[in-house]
Amino acid sequence: MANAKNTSKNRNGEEIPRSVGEENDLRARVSPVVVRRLPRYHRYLGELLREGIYRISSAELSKMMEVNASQIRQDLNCFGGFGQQGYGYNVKFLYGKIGEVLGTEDGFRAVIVGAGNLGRALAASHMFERRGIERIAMFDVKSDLIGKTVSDLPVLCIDELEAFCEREKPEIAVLTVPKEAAYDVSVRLAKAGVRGIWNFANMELKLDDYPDVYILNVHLGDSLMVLSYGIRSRMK
Amino acid sequence: MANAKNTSKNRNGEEIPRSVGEENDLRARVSPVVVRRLPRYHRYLGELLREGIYRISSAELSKMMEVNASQIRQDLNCFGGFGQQGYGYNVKFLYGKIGEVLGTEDGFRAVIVGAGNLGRALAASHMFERRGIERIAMFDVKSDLIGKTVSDLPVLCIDELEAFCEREKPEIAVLTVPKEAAYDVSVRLAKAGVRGIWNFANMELKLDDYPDVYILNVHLGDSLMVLSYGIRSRMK
DNA sequence: TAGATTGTTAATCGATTAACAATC
DNA sequence: TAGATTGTTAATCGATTAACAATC
Repeated sequence: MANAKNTSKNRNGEEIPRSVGEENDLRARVSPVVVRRLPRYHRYLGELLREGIYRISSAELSKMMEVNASQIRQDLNCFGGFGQQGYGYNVKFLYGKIGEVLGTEDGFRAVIVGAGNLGRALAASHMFERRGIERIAMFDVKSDLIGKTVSDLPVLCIDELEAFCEREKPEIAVLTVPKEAAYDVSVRLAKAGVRGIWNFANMELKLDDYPDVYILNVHLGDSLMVLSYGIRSRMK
Repeated sequence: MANAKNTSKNRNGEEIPRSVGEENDLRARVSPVVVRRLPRYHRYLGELLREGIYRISSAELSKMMEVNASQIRQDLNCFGGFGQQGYGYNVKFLYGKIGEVLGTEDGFRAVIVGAGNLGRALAASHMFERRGIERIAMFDVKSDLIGKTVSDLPVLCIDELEAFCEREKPEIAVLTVPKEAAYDVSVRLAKAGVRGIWNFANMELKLDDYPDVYILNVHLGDSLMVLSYGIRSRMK
């Protein structure tokens, strides 16, 4: 079904062989704007699946998502031909493929560092498991939390962070500690071998010494400001 | 200081008069990508201010923020000439101006609907007051929460939503209710005159009947997927 | 004044959309 | 086969960056 040619065309239309593993190769730089759109496709496809819809065209999806059909076809094609001419896309297959691209099949495991309200809110959500990520523990400094179980997760003392990571090798750390602690904790996590940090502390985290650690800073405050601007711009 | 000419140039370089109020006019469509960058400028300027730095050039800011200096000048110039040739930008003035553009001076007031972990986490943060937004109440359905005070906010019964909004006229609603309730609650909020909804429910909220209500959907799950992709793409 | 740095135009780059041949 | 719809190229549009004249 997936139209996997082992050639591609260069500027002049001449067929050139694909370099080994280029198909599905993440190094073949997909533009970040496309990456940020993929989760949305994934969500909509999951929704369709739940509704028992197994086939969809870019035109139909375009209508649903209010996105240009050309863009959908371009985006999906970054990773290989997932559709079929004259038919459209197989929802189940496409859902699976996008999930693969996004890493839902990689069995990543996550720790949540900081068991405050936000950490607990994230721990309680089904966000992780729904995306193939396993939450394995929380960490905090507060002795009254340590030893408790929160949303099925043990809350461990932050002192155990290194030993735990050594043993369990989580790929993902969710950082919901106070701003002041964020940098130190992130360095400890990077040293302990974590591959990605999802940072909710209200600061721009950046680890120059650990270029292999992918950091995603979430700035909820920035989002609130965009909302505020949006209201203002509609008001007058 | 602010270079406020009352003309601008058209394509052919002829001077044309600015339409009344065009300067600082939000209708003069600023591109969304610029809007999304403004809060970051605001944060960095606030930081500089706290460090006692009162003057900065686009080149210095560029270095700090890892953003092209040309882009900074272009972005800031969307709203009027905030700098001064040969000098740079006055940090305090610029901070204030960007804040104004983003609505920090508008005295917006917010209610938080849903007093679960996420609602409480947001309520507890200083995010709102720091941006000139006043939190005034929380709402929930759970009778054991109603009547309590959470982070200085009264938790009211959702049944009182309409009466409360009628009386207090909050501009902003933060939606942290379960997915299933999100749509109904949002319609109630829109009917009750709220101007913007910050939606954390894991669904794409859209109110076709209330085009004046600005909706900002936050998809934390999408962000997690981008992290996962980022890890994957660095791993091999 | 001379030096610095903005505001702004022009050039480049990248992303979106349109169009259509390939093909199921 | 005829019809439908993708994959893909080309055209358009918008965003970023470079360059420099205006000006403080």
